[in-house]
Amino acid sequence: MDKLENNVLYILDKAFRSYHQYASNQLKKHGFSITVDQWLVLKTALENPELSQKQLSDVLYKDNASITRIIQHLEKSEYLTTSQHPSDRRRTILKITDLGKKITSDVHKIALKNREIALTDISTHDINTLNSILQKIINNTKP
Amino acid sequence: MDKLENNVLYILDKAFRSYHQYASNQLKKHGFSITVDQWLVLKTALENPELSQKQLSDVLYKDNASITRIIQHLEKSEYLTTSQHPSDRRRTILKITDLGKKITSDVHKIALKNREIALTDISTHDINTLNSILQKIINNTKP
DNA sequence: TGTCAATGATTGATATATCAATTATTATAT
DNA sequence: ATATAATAATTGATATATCAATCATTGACA
Repeated sequence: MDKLENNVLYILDKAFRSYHQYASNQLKKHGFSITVDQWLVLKTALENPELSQKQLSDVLYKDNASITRIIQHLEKSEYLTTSQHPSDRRRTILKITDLGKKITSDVHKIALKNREIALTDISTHDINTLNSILQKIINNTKP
Repeated sequence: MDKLENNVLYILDKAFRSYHQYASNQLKKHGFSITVDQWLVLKTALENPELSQKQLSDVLYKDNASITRIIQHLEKSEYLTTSQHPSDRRRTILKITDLGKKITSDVHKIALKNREIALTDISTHDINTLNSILQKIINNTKP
């Protein structure tokens, strides 16, 4: 029976966990009280102000319920405010506060450094290859 | 400010989530009541019977606390039994039951199919490349 | 040999993931 | 115009992730 360690998807699992743990530790080490996932949602909402929570969950491959709770945390931390969509009252409009914009930008600097560390000794060509292979895996497995 | 979607580590995050969700759905669709993470721990323990829970957490990039609770679930499901290590009573010895071996093997068949789907249209050469790049990321970010 | 540090495992608190069920609202079809 | 279906978001239950604190045991060493 195939060993686990020969399965590239198991290596993908470990690479994700290793990077995620590293990024999380760096945030803590620099004194930020926001999680990696909260930051991802915040930054995505900032870059795409028109997205509904449902659409956020789709692009981030997160559950609706997770998005709801992450947004509740972000609101409690005063990184965003929520209001009702004028033409579709089922939807929520997210407005990132100045504080939210500031932490998004501050954390972005850490994220850049994290990426640099994580990609040490990996060529631009290999990064492009990695990118396109990962994209294929996403397409092959998405609902 | 760099867009998120241009960051390969964000693509890695999404690829992991997409595959994990796919694998999880396949397990459920086939009627298994074990989670992907429980199966990973069970299979790793079966392939490496000498590992302590601490070592399991290291090789799987999981938290000690997560391993403890996953093992509690596996024991409750009667997929393994625990006993004290004879020469170091701090350690726990995990013994996979016949039922545990059976489900490990049964789920392995699904895992093979999942891998085939996930890696559709990705060449062996690219898989090797992916493997070595991911390994570099792991080495670059591990504690 | 007795003290103290290091290690393996567990537990509590909080955040996230997943699924199912629910609520509120909007869209569709006669 | 009304009944029904579809959609956006929330909530509850359970599993996992993370950190800190704790307990029991072993190791190191003066």
